[in-house]
Amino acid sequence: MKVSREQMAENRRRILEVASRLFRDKGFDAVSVAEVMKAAGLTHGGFYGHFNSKDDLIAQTLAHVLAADTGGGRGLRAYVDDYLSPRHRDNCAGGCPTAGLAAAIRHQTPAARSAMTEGLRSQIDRIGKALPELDAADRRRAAIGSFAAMVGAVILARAIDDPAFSDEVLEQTRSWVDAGINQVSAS
Amino acid sequence: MKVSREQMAENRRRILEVASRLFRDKGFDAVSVAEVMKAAGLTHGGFYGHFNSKDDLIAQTLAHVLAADTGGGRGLRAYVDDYLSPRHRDNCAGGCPTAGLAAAIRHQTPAARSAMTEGLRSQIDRIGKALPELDAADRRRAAIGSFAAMVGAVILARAIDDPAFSDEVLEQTRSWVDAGINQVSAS
DNA sequence: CGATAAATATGATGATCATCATGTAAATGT
DNA sequence: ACATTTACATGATGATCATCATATTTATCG
Repeated sequence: MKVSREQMAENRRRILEVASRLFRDKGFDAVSVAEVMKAAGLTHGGFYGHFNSKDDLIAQTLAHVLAADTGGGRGLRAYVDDYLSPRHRDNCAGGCPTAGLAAAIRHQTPAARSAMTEGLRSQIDRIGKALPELDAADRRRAAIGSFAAMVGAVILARAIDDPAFSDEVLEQTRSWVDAGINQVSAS
Repeated sequence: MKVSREQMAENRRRILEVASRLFRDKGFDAVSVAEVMKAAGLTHGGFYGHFNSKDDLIAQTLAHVLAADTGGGRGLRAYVDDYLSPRHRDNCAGGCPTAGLAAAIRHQTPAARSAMTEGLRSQIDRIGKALPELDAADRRRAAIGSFAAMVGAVILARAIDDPAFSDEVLEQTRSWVDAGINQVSAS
């Protein structure tokens, strides 16, 4: 059954939205095309009307989710605190796509890798812009170093099965990132 | 054809060795049981004589590879430099299993998660011991923060398809980690 | 309002893979 | 030496899944 032009556009949007959550939650391999379509309220048949392949879906999903602005604008401190919170650790599906998917990008197509690279570029730029008190070189270093630590900490915290240890990784990293940003800005 | 007791033990060792390289290189899902056995010079049939399941292989491989001592003993500075080198970034198969596999652990069995948790505990302890000039609290913070940054940076560098940007992530993180360790120790 | 095109549904198809069944030959213990 | 055990090989089996073929229904255009 054909649907209206706008209905189709909304279906496509919903597929990307649902896919981004499923991929972040379960990983690219563990999510089937049929599962994505079902979660979007459709059946698997219409999939290839929207995308050329599952790889195409992955690449477009990444471009879609990485285009969504992150940070919210409450300042760098709040962003870091949220990022390194147990809440974010426990919220893979709705959390940072870099923390959830960056490690899997290595096995994906060039289009997916390219989307991720551009997403990382803008994310690091955004963090840098939130450090206006530093000179350009320190700002770049702090942005990259902090983001690497944040992504690494969330990945480690999600891997650890001992809640106390997992919390500790988040909290110590938060403290470490704070100290690093303040110390550089004080020098 | 039956083989000697020691031959069998060596076969098992070789399976674990080969599996650890394949898993680090291609991820758990992308490596089949038959592929592991073939790489070990055997056929798929004997697999279930050694392991109960692929999940069992994954858990035992993790325990095996994480038990191997890391660092080499040339000091923390050299360890960090090697870890954040393009050489390590480009050597997934032989590189740090945490950088290669930690993000995938979330989707594995409890046994695998437990092995990874213990591996992370000892790795962080080892880094802490390499910072004897700090007091206990700073040592813990520096060990966790630095390791998170190192793991995150390698994961990001491996995801990025632009060599210059990828190199930059490694280099800036190296500088950031260095500064963090020195600054804390100077305070 | 009718003809056409198109979006989605239903239903294959072929590949990959984990796991199991069975055969075979060599090691081990007596 | 022989009997027996057993490690590994060869060869199914059943499930999952990406992708394709075809049918159906409805929007869209003239």
